Amino acid sequence: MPDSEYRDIRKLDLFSQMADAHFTALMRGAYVQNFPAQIELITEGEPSDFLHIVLSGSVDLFSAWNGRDTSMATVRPISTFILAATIKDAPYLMSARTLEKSRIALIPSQDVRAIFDADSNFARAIVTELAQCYRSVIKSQKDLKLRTSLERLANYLLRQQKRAGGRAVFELDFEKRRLASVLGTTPENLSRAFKGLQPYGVTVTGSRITIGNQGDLERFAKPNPLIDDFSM
Amino acid sequence: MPDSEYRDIRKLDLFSQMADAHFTALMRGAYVQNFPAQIELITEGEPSDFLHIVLSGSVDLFSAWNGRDTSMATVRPISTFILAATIKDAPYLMSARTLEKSRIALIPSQDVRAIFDADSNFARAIVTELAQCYRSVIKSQKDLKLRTSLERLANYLLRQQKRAGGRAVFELDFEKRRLASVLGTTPENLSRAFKGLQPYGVTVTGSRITIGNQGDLERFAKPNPLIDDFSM
DNA sequence: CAAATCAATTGATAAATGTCAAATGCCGAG
DNA sequence: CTCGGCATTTGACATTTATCAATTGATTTG
Repeated sequence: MPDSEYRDIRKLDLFSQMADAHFTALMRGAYVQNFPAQIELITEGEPSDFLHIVLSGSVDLFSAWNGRDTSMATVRPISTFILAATIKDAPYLMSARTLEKSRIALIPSQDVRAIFDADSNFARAIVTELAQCYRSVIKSQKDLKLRTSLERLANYLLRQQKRAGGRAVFELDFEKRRLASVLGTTPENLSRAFKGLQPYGVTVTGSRITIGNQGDLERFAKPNPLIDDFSM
Repeated sequence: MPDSEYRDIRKLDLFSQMADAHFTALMRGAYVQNFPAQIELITEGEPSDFLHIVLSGSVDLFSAWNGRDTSMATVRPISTFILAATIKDAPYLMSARTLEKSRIALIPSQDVRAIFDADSNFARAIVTELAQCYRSVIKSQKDLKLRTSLERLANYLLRQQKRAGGRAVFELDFEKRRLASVLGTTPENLSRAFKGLQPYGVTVTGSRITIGNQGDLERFAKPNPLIDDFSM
């Protein structure tokens, strides 16, 4: 593994406080691999052999049942995924596929569990990470249960605008059909939802969004930190 | 605190492995209180001052936005709730109210965080608990995004049947209007959904459910451990 | 560049879900 | 026991969302 990546991983909240020896031990069994776009990295139901870390690119976590499927979340560098399955030594609940060319580090789950038992700083970091993950899903569950698809889109746009720097014009960061799935709707309805936001000053050109009237959109969307602020 | 409750709490996975001194320290600051039904114990957005443990009765976790509200989960004895907020020292994401007369233990959050730093067995137990909570929410999210309300009800009935002992006749464990909210629908539609399951052999009399043809219902519901098995 | 491919949009329609109002049924207080 | 209150059910209707088919638009590839 290149030294720069080694250091990048070390800097993650999850690993930054652990003992050197333990981090080195973890990395010894780890390996890094490049994947092309649209590769299925893991499949739900399989045993969780590796903790994954996205070093570059991006990964879609999705799930299927009875012929349907849905995007659950997107993982961006640099962060881990399927930590809970690794810790519990339980099957993956979600599948994962690369959205673009991606570089992924793989750490054997049994190593993670072993070091977790030996290093209490690491254990503490895992707690913080899991608590964060848990709260994120709760927020997204509230978004789904309390809002219509139009409201979900409006709030998504406000969140994405913020992530992209806060300007009135910004880019969607993934395809509309995946956005539709993330928002729990269909591509057709997403398209109509964009139209439905025109009265609030939202203009769409391809993946470029313009928020013509911030106040109008916010009054409609009613963003709430207990749903939309993923940093807390 | 009565000795029997002290021991019941000690037996929880969360506390069973920690050092005696630490457990005693935690319990010193804790207190136990009886609440009548329908009391709001915590309100979303407030700072998380206490980790709560339901000793008897039951508690509804719910959330509101823009005049709507929804039931997120039910907490039954003996287990904790709002662990993630306590650990992160972040505001509650959900409100909680007693569903019936309930006995609740309250442990100051700062004590939990302090002991968490000092006792690595406790830290490990928290990891396991949080991983479990996380996976439960993911399952419930999959249920919501991948299934229609009829399918959610069918699978709910199968889960509840199992929890109640597996017989063909069993009782719903809470009011239908709350069940509707948990399932992400309205009381009116829940009522129609029960009718919609008649062709699969489901009969409803008040809160008594009869599953006339297990195979028919299961073929329709298509239960899946990665969504419906909350033990793994 | 042109053809092929795939995403996105649009229109028409169907299905699911929500809302409102009224009726029914259940349960506890007096 | 009877009444009143509340949960539940039902019916009619509105809204939202999904589905299907066709078209448009953008991008890739030979």
